[in-house]
Amino acid sequence: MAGIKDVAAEAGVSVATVSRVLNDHPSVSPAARARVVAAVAALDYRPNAVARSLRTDQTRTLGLVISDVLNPYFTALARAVEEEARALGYSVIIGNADERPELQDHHVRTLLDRRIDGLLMSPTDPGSGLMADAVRAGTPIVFVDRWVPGVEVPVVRADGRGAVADLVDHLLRLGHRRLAIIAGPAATTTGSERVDAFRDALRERGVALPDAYIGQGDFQAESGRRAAERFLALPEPPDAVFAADNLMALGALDAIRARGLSVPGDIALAAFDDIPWFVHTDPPITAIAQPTEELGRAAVRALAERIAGRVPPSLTLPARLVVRRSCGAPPPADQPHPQPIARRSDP
Amino acid sequence: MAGIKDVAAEAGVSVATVSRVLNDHPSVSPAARARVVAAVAALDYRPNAVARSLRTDQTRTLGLVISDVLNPYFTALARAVEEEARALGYSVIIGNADERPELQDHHVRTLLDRRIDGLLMSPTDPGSGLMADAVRAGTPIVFVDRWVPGVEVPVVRADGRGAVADLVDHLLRLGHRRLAIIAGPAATTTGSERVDAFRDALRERGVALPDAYIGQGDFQAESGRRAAERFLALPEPPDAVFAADNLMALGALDAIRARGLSVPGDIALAAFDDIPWFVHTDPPITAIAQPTEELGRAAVRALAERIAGRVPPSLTLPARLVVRRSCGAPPPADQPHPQPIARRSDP
DNA sequence: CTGAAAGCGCTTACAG
DNA sequence: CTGAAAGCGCTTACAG
Repeated sequence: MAGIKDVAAEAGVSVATVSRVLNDHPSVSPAARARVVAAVAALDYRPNAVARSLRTDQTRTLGLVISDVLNPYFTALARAVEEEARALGYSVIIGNADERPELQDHHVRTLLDRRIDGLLMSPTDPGSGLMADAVRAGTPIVFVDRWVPGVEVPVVRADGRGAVADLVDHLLRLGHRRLAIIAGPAATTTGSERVDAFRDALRERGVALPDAYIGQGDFQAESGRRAAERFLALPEPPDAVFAADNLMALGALDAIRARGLSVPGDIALAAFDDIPWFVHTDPPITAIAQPTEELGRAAVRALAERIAGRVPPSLTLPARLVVRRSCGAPPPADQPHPQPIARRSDP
Repeated sequence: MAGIKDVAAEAGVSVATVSRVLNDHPSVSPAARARVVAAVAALDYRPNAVARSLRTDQTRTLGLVISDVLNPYFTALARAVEEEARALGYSVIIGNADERPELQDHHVRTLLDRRIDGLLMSPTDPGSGLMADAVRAGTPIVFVDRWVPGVEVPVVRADGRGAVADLVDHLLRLGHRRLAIIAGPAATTTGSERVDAFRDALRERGVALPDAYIGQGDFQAESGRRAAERFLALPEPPDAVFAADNLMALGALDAIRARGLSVPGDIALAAFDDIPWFVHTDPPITAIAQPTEELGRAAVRALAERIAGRVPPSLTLPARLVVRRSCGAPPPADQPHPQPIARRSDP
């Protein structure tokens, strides 16, 4: 593979001059520039990004550590992140933590070793202190979606409190009274916040949330299934279940169906996170939709700010309730196709 | 951030010795090793992977270019790839081509510039010759799922011919006679192969496949919707539609529903690629399942072979038909939950 | 077993 | 405008 020396030789200039035209440095004569450009084309030369990074101390690379690539929410987030990053001239390396703290640590460490310019994290876990160390060492970091209390880093996330309250109203209006929730891991902010929001909304409306109606999940389908099975085995099972993410909703639906029960006839079901498939499940599932794409883009912009040495503020965008039929309501009359299906943001 | 020199100073040895213990070189005295280990811990030293890569000319990084991250099939593939790669000591950088040739080129160029050790591709497009150039230049490459004819590279993929024939039999047995297909882009191998397999299976069974029954899609939901709308507007619409991927099936389902028609009552629907949600759509969708995880792992192993200078053979694994209710058949009696839902492969 | 030194492929003051 | 040279943080023959 041709190196900068080959190009210099071919163009009859020094490597310094080649480097200057490569980096659009102004002080290069038109003649020299032309010869270099021709040599680059002739040799099909491509600068070695590794060498360049070592010299300039920047990799033009961002790290993104997400909790689960198989979750459509994170996949949509990752896509938006990559798009905005590309627009700003960055590549992004995704690390999939699979909701496993050790794997998360592995990825953070690897990313740091590779000297990424900045790190975007949706932490699975408060972690081993690795993140705190990185912050202290000056690595630009911003949290997206989930965050770690106590780690002083900007966070870009959705606020689901309003939407959760809307959901509770919706459920009560439809006559449900025994409302249960399948929570995410308490170690994650989204795990605890969603339960808190649900519990608070219930209390404000004079409804209790017994412990037996709080299922402990881990944001994976299998845990949703188990939690739902436990609910259904109760002497007095809930008449509505709210799953704190889409995968646990999938598992719950599976468990309910396996028991021969129907949604929403026997039990209502709703989920946090909206995904295209919810339009076509049986029945279509009422969900709380996050502004995922905006979150991803805003997080990248905030990280770019941090890299530039500025201190971007945290940002919270509202989530919203999308009513479908899984809680018993007829779909709103003005929505012939309840929700637009997966559409690209570009043509 | 501490460098190797700081460690050397702290341990009272040369950087060469530090490097040796870092790389587990045998000829280091136990005493020196101990001092270095202590210094590394004291300074919280982590070797700079960029510098190491420049020196050793290997990045221990694999590139993976997929066609669409929002497609659960590719997301599952990417996860398997990352897992196997990690087991072999590699990181993987994913590039999402979004089914756009220019984006695909952008990613392979970026990956090449970063001097990845090898490239795994599921090409969106035969491409601009970039891949052929890379092969000629000696970059280890292997194709997964899709490939480019004429580019001499090992390919790891699934063979759907048998499963497609099984599907056609299934459809005919249920009384469907006007079978249509929503194809992927003809520029992709999976786009053309699936139509060919379908057409051949029909011909062998004496059934014609009129041009009007071949919808042209692009593997995106929206194109599936449009193709289905066109089918339904035909004087004699098909009574069964086979979508060549899961996203187009989603779009088709949307279009059929919007028209007030029912599946399978009015029209049967099947898809290539099985995903967890198909169990819970209304109705559950009959699909052709690929051994996705095996494909991802096998592809990484093949790439590692190539990197090691060997020439791994291409590999083709069979896909299989998973019957559910979208074509009109009752679910097999021995399958209470038709398919296991999304389960992790690890505990 | 150990260290001094060269070198990976670039960029960038510095001098001219 | 241009080039010689230093240096980014490592690894690895080479000599001892």
